[in-house]
Amino acid sequence: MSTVRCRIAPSPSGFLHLGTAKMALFNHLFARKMGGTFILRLEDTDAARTEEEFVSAMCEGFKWLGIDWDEGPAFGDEPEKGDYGPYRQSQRRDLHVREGLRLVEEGKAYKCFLTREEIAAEREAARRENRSFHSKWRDASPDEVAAMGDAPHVVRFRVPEGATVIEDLVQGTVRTENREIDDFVILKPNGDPIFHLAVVVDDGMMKITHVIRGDDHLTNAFRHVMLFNALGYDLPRFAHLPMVLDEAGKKYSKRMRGANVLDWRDDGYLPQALINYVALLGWTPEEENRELFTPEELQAHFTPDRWGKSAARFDLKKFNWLNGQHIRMLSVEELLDLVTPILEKAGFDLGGRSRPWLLQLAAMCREKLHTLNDIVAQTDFFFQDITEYEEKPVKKHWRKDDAAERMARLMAAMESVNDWTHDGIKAAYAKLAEETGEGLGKLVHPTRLALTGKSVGPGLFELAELLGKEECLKRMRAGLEYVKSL
RNA sequence: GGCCCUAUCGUCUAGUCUGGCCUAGGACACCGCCCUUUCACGGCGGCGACACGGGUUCAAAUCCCGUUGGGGCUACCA
Repeated sequence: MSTVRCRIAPSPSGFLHLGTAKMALFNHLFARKMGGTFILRLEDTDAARTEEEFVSAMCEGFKWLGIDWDEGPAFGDEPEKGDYGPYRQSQRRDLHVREGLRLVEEGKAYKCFLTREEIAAEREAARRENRSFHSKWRDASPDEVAAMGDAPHVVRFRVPEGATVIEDLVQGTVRTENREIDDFVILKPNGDPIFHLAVVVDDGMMKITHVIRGDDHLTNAFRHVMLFNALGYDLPRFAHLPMVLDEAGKKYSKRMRGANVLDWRDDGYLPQALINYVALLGWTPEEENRELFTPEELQAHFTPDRWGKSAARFDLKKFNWLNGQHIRMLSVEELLDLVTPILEKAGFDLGGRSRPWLLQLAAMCREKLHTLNDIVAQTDFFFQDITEYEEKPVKKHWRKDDAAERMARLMAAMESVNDWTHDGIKAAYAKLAEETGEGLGKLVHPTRLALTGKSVGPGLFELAELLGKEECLKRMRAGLEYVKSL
């Protein structure tokens, strides 16, 4: 058996779409699992929509996700590689045209001189009579064709008699009567190839063995199979995967946030989490009840069967959870490196902070993050003064008759701490709790409010240690003043 | 309109091919309890689905037919 060759063939019209990323991932995983070759081909035939800027944006998307390819064009800052080039469809036009014309010579396609008006009329008639479109040029004699000379025309594929059957790896056996399919155009009046011809010529000449793509191409596959046969290429296996839907169950619109995979990077998600989540949207692991996979594990466990056939919605809640799981698998060092630019972007001055201090900061947040960006709300009080206190905890902890008194006691306890560490501070608080007979919570909450302005955040004692004794006392003093003013 | 694909908890899904082990399993979300200085994490429990209607069968989520919902294709787009 020949070794597996599969491909992703995106149209570089702006950025790497989430749906394209899913198809790329499944192709990539499949190729890796089967020890095959994964090919990247740019379908940039629509020259008007293709700009180099778009190409490199798309390349960035692939790289962020960690999807690498064995053969492909010069792409972003990647050089061209592979022996089946060129890998840009626009550079293969001569090949497409040559093969299209070959079909005409072999009688498998024909020149059609129908005018726009004639086409419209025939189309309407066909629809009315519930039959497929028919061009009178299909049966024209060589003399009739010759008589037309160079008059404007398209080249249509002569759809053969019979039926076409696809043994789809995902959808199973799919069949259609060929009479359902019109003689479709393969070469435009200006000589340009049409998509269907171009993909088949490219897939055929690149010796693609497995065409794994979105199920929006399922019915196109009938045309493709006929073209493969007419051109005499080896027929690849097909796998038409369901597409990714948004949370409303609609097609994931280009304009929606998240359509661009790099949106997720900007929103604080990890590429390995996105890969993991998207893989789960259409694939179930053999190992039941397992969902968490690193990219390496995914490759090891990926099974070419067990592909779902119905469309799946992108559920942000679940993705948030999964992203949190992946964040927890990061080392503190890795997390800090990822989070540093985010903190800087938030305007926090990290200049004076030591590496150990920052590592502690990252460590205390790791278990609490769903996205990397959550770090900002978790740690902002370290980098800026408290300008206001959350209303709810103020009401709960400070609008009490004994609040001021308690705050004063807490300050005194703090002041007495010599060993300003998590343990040292905690010990002082525990001691105070014991003396006054109050629960530790009664002491912790008002303190947290003074130090952070909020009711939620990292553990109080570790946070206090990082903040420093002096700063803590300063904030306690300010808190006490505030309590008195109530 | 025609053709093709699809349909299990709110969401992602296991189970469907090879009918009985399914009074339908897991995950996210939600609710409750526990752990706990808060949140989060973790543990325990709860809520919650075989789209509908006909068959076939001793027996159907599983097989067949129909209906309905969703998606796609039907271009001188890709």
